[in-house]
Amino acid sequence: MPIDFEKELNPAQLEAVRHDTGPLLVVAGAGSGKTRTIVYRLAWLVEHGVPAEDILLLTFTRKAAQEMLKRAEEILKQPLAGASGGTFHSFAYSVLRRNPVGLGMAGGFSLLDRGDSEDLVGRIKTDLGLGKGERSFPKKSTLTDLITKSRNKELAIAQVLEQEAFHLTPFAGDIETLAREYGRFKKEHALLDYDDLLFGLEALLASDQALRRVLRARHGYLMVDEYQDTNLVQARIVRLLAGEAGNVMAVGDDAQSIYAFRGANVANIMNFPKIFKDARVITLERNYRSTQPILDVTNAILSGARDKFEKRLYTKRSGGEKPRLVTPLSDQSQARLALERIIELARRYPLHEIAVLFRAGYQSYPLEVALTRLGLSYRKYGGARFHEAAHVKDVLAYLRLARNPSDLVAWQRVCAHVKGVGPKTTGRIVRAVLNPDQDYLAKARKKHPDLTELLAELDLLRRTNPSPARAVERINAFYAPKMAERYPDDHPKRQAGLDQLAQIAAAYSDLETFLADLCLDPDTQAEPHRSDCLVLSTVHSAKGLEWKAVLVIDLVEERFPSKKAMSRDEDLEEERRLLYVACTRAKESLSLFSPATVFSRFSGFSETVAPCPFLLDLPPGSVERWQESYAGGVSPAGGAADRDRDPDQGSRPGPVDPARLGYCRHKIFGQGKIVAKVPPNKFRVNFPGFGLKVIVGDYLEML
DNA sequence: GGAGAGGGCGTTTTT
DNA sequence: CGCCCTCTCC
Repeated sequence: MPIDFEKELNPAQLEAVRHDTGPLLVVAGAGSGKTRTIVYRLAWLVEHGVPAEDILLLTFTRKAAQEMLKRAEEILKQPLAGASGGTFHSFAYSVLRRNPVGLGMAGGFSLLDRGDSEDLVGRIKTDLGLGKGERSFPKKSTLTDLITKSRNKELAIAQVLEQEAFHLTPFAGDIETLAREYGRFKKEHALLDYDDLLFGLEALLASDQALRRVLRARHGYLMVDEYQDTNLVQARIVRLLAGEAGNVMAVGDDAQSIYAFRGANVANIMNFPKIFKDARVITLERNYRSTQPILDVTNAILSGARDKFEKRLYTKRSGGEKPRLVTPLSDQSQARLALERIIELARRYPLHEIAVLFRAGYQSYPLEVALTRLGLSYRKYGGARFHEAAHVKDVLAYLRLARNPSDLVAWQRVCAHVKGVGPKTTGRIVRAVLNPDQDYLAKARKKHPDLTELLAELDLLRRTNPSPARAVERINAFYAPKMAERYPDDHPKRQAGLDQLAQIAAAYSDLETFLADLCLDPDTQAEPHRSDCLVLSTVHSAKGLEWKAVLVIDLVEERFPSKKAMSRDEDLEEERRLLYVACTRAKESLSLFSPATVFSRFSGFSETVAPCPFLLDLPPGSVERWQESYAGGVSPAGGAADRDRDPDQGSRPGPVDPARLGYCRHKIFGQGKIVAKVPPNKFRVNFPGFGLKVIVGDYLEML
């Protein structure tokens, strides 16, 4: 039975899905059925005779690509064998791995994740003697940040400093030297960081005409999701892959651009029609996800934006509860109130339809403690990653050396566990290993007995070439005593992590893919998939997802927006879009938490904080305001305090149970929610867009 | 050149 | 608190 595209899609979606060939840009507002459009487009192509293997779908996470391909298979009721999907980085990796010669790394290469890059930058910084005795010289994480920013934005270090860290401009020369040395070092030791994958692919495509032809023929139908978050080199890669024919469909939403910090350039989506001549542009504005009260709030957040966006989402999902804005007394009580709200919501929704979102990974800790105490299971996305834990990285370093003997970053890690050997000696050992100098090695082995054991272990690994699972097991056994010594307090817990690593490895047949996946796929996580549990996530990791109920916590200055974004206008605007992304994840219920005080670990005290500035843009009636009183309960703002001061409740609007009073309609203000009864005959009503009004009951139609 | 002790200091987001 | 840099002693 053929798919009834007309029935399943609205006219704009249908137009995008039925698009023939040539460039197409779909500007898709939040919740406008973007994923659906891509999925049906995949199905349409296959149903109209396009071989699945001609399709390449580039998305922001690998999970997103897999999900879309899977859904297309479901509606097609046939496997989409051969279609490729993944991130720019994973695609780049797979091309480069098959063409290492063009890269100048014929012997293979290792990937550096963020932590590896930082380690290397730190190493070079020390070796060059930069910042010695200079207190204000940036540390390795800042340096790595600046270097990758300069590459992603394609600006000189000095320019990046001028724009984002003016106080560091005196060090521009030193940082440039460092960046150059970092680049040289990676080349010499066959190491690629995230940026190298993209630039390497671009260089390869640009220089190798034959390869370009092969790839264009292989991936005749190119689709790129989240186009607003591509950077300059990614846009050029798209152009190189799409070629003259420009058979590419780009999908994105300028209002959801939240990766400028990593070089994403909104101009890419704006310029798409210029780069690809005669591109068709289709805009999806009808929202299918959220109820109108939620959209009222998200539109309000966006309406305060410095650069106004022309889209305005609308929905036919009328009704629904008004979003709540809760003001807990502190971040500690925020955890408690959020938990109470979650429990309340859990009566209406399955747990996996509820998500708590936040700006940074650490912000969920108090809530995690509370959840654990209650025995409520949750899954956390974003923040510290499993494979970034030191002990996991240690084990992976041994494996990396089995593939790439010149991987000095890995050598540094493994040698750190050889007693008496530090950075300098490691360097000498590695040189002796690569340009065999058995005399030196013999001397070193005599001096450091652990070294013999290490080299033997690595040799064994190289010689026997075991399966990833077997290799992890072997290394675990080798590493376990070192770990116990280094982490006396919690090594059992770490051991459990390594056992999980072995589990993950079991799914792979070759070591190289296993290592690359850990680096390239944030979802290669250890946690067994639990089906019904609450979701905790950073807003960035929540991109593209949706839940029935969403809670956003820590909506206060210096947390959301983050402290670092408070000083620059551009950064602040990105935080606004970030809040927009957070709120547009909600389908039916949205709760915003803005604690009055937060605990500062630095001072050891709770400090008063200002609410997130974007909340000030909300029209008074668009949210239901709840405040925690000193007595501990929450009640509609104003209510509890008034009552406590004035025992004579009859003459003023007391706190009421909003559910009991319900909704009403007014001729001019439209539908509103009754917040309080004002005796003798008036009501206090929240009208979306108009705010709080006191109206005589005769003028209201009760709903 | 390495290991371990002591003081200063600052919390983003991700491939 | 935890990282990172510096200082001291082996």
